[in-house]
Amino acid sequence: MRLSQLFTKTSKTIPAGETARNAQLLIQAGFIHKEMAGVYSYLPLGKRVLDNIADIVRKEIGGIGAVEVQLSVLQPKEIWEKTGRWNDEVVDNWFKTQLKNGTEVGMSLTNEEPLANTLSDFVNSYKDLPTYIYQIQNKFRNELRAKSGLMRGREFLMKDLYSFCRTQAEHDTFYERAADAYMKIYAQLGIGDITYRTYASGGIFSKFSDEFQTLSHVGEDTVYIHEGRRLGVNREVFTDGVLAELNLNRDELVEKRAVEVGNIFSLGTKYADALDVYFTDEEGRKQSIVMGCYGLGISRLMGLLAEHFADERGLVWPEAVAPAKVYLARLGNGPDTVKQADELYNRLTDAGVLVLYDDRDMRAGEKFADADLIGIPYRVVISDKTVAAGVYELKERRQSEPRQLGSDELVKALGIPG
RNA sequence: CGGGGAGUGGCGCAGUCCGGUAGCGCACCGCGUUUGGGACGCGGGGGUCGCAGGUUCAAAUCCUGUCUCCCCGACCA
Repeated sequence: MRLSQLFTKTSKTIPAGETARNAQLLIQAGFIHKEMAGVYSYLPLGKRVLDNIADIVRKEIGGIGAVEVQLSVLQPKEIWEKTGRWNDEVVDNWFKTQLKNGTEVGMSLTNEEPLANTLSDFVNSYKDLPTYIYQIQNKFRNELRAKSGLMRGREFLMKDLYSFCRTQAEHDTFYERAADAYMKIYAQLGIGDITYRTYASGGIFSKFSDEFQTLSHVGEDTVYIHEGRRLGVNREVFTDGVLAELNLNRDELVEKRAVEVGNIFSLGTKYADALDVYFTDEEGRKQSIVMGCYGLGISRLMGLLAEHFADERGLVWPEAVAPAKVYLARLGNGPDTVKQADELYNRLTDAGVLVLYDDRDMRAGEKFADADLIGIPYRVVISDKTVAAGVYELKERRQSEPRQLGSDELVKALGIPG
């Protein structure tokens, strides 16, 4: 992507009306635009980060046998009435609206009911199960108070996975595989070492649910971490009884603030039963389906990563999610300089490397400041000086001093084949 | 929803207490000089001061209502 063709700009000033560091940085660097409290649009750079996170999620969730769908955002109230969740006193953060004829509809905040209902068209036999279905979809929750930038929005991007199993044992096996996949995802995002599987309240279906909590000073949750066992206990279930049950000693736990980056639940048979979705077993008997649901906030993760991977000059994206791998800054307009910069841009692009090519007619300081703010992992400078000296200049975002490299060394340093 | 703070060119702010018809920095446009860490000079364009009422000869400024944003708390399938 050539920056001369990118409509967004960075700003020298931190936006007023945002105190959350993630929102300040992402707005200042032009990744997102605030539409209203808790609602953000994703601009070209932000969209890339979001897609990169989503792709990592797709790979891991697909890897445990789930298939992707795209469910509707508008949902009929009848389905939700079957499980009692249309009632505002049961679920108080619905966005509801009406069709022209007065029919009420809700906007997707989760999808157990519509997906189970959809499945009833296809699942009849034990041979049809188990099945695992997920999607990456915007969710709408009418939060009383949105806050902390991308961390708690009213519209946000979430991966939601649902499992449909024949027995509790079959469910339990998949549940653990899902938990493992979650930890793989966090590891690839660079937060594996500060993310803990955490016991949390399970609702009415099971004693506990499992949250995935990433330690952060901006976290909304208080958790108690056992480093040796790599697990946490959410304050909401932090009682002597629970500790005894989990064989945990208060003295070994450390209180921390954390961000909930995932939450997985065992749902039992309640939803499928309520929606009249059953299967016939080997003996010809009607059986209930055991469900599980598995949420993971994509946009919240983007906010968390922005918050966590940043310094005083701006964002410092992990390579796995960065909007580009290389920031190519061209300094000067000498014909040889332009030619060499264009050539490197094309070569990297052809090799499948995403490059932000700063081909704008601006001063070096501005380009360097933008490169730092946007937080691309590698910065390559091509200037009249480097061309004359026959070298390329490479600097990693995390480092302060650049290196002078020859063409082959540069390609090697960037990990490009050939 | 309770408490606190804030809405003034695209962005960040001053002006409000003490009413007199809006200013600064950045950004933007033109010319010139610059050119490796956010350059400089000169000249420009752009704002019914969130909105609606009210008081007054006169309102960004005073009064009332209302909307929005931020923070703390509560809440959070």
